[in-house]
Amino acid sequence: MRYFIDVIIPIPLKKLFTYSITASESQFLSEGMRVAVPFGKSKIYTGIVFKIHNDAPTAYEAKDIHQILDETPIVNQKQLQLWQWISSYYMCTLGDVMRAALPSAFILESETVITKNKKTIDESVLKDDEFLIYEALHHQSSLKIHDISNILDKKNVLPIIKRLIEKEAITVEEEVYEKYKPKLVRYVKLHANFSTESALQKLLDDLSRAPKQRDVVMTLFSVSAKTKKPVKVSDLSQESHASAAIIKTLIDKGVLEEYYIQTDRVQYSGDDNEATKNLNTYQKSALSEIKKSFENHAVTLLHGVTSSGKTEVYVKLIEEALSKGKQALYLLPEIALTTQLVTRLQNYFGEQVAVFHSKYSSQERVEVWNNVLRNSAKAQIVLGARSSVFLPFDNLGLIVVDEEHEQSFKQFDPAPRYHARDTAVVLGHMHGAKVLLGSATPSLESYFNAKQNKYGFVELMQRYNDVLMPDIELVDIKDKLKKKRMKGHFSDRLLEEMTETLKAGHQIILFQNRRGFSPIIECKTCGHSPQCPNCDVSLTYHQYRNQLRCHYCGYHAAMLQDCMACGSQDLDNKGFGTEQIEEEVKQLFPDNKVARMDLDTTRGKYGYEKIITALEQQEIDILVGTQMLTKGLDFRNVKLVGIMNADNMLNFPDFRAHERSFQLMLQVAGRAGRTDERGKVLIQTYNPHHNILQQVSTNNYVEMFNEQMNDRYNFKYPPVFKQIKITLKHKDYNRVEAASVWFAKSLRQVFTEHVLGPESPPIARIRNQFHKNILVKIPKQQSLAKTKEAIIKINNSFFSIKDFRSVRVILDVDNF
DNA sequence: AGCACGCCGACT
DNA sequence: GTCGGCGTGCTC
Repeated sequence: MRYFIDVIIPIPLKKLFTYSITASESQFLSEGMRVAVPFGKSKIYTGIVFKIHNDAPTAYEAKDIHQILDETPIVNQKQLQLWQWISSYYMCTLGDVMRAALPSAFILESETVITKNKKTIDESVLKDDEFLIYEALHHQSSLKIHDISNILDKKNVLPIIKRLIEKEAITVEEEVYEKYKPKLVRYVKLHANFSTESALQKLLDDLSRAPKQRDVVMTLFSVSAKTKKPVKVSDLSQESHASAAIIKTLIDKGVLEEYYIQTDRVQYSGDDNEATKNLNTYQKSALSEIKKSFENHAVTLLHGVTSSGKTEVYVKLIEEALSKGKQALYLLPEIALTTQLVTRLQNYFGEQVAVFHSKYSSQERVEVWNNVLRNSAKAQIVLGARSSVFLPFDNLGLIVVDEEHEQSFKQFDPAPRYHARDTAVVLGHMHGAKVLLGSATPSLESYFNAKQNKYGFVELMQRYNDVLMPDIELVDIKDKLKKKRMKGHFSDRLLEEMTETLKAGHQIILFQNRRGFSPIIECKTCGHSPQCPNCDVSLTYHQYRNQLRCHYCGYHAAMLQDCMACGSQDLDNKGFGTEQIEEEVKQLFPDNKVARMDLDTTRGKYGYEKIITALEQQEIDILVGTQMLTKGLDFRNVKLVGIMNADNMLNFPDFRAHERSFQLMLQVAGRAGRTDERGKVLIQTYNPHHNILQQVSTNNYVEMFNEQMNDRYNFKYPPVFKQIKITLKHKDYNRVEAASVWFAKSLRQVFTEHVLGPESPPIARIRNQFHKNILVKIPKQQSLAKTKEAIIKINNSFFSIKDFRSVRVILDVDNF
């Protein structure tokens, strides 16, 4: 009997690859272990064993594996199941999922190492650059491909290496390196020779003429007596003020003995755990409602206003899951994953909290992975961003998805283009775990699911300590402009409130959403911006054709000379960003400290933290920022929030622009007045009668929901319809054009009117690649699986056309 | 995705 | 005449 394994390779290829293994290897291997396998002519890749079987492939001879990399699986069965779900739902390969799921330190790749041949050769047969390399190998025993391209200052060095091999000057080998290196910490203890009282006495006598060394030994005693733990070299050195040299001397003398202990890079070093807080009446009833809801809904949506203390409710649920011996996953958007929150959870749960972050190094991630895999006490609760759904949980009892509406849960760029919230729901199902989605401004999808009774639903509408919701006032800047009451981008109302707030010693946040790529035409007189007749989105101005276009349906019209609404010729397409606001504030309030928080100012590792701390310490009076401000910050002293211009988000060309604006504005508003005093929010707009703004000012989620859902029905957008976006990319415009027309035509034969496009996105060319988008809308009753099958079939025929082969096709399921 | 093989333009 | 461009095809 022969044995084979099917292996997932981390490259975007549909197929699994079959390798031959020996009988004893088959005994040792199990699914989820890593193997190093030869792939292609020379490469060695890391693969995950997907299946072990005895069916010899017929069309080819399976290669042998290179090496087994694990003793036990690093990926469990539930994960493999989840990977399969992701790959089929999001239409990507298992290799794509593997790449995203595993910390990169787990994925080893071979590197070609070049060494000189032992026998000397006739150097005169070598050409210049060949000689250069041969020469370099005299000084260095081995070279990597990378080194060689550095030496020669060329990128394509493979032909030269090939010639050198032919001339028998060098040999090449593929080497695989383990990327993960356990962190070893150096400890010292007294050598066993001095364990007896007399030997020790003698030692101390001997050392009397070396006071520094004697001191070190004495310190070692006192430290180890105090902590009753092994003593780190670094601690000893610090405590005794002795240099590394002195300790080394003692080690060399055989007085001390050094040893190493493997340590985690990420460690919690807090004090004893705090008891979790008692909930107030509202939180208590929300908690019991959630528990009741979990009885018949595995997924429940918690709609809790900002500052209602949702986190405390989560904490209770987590506590309960842990007490049942289960793991808990707390998912939240990257930017909301603040030190504040981590500390808060660690105060309750201490070491049991593990954090999983994209900012973590690959090594740190491996450690969290291993802790979860071993179900270690250190990782009973994982607090993490979207990629933490990939951790090797075996025993999940609860998943919390906080800020459930956040767009950043969806991965857009490399495949798998998954949504962590939706993936979490599937993951929860696999574990029989309960899933709680929480938000102050739920996404329409989740709220819709709750209304359809697909999810359970619980509300928490009272703010903590009964603080009132902030008072939201709309300021009509069109009117202010007319009456000449604007100073730059500031209305007199905003300036008034700012002056007053500063006088009272409170802080101010100014919000300016700088998002948006193509400028939108906005009439300076009436604030009107042209809308697409087919979709509820604003038209975007495209300078290169002097056209107004709709990103979604392809509608376009010539650029207007004057405003459609009021006839004014004063059309403006200039946006304004945070820097400009910052400048203006500095001029208007020269005596106050102004800071800016956006992508540019939070670049460094602690850039974000620095600004937050400064604000907390009240070193900043006025903070200007982008949507970064909205996330989970809890500033006691911020009393005024100013939204500089609500219109640019409302006019964002996206079917969700209104929903997002609502969410964003309420989230920012939530930053105001989180303690006893009522906060104030001023929203500047050209269009104060806009329904969304009215709904924001009255905090009326339900009305917003109903109205937006109406649009979604009418225009066939999610959550009423599902959608798949197909993007085609190529450097040759005419080729994508032709390819996309062909693709859309084929799609239309199956899906008729539910195909939109092809359409050039607002940014038609990115990195020299022209893009074309096609949107397939899928009615609820249409089978998603069949739809995907049809798309895959069309995609396959597409690639059999040789003109289209070089066109990249990206499938994005639920591209929102 | 990489990487090799193979066939046409701009340099020694 | 070669170097190197990228089209095409394959990877167990």
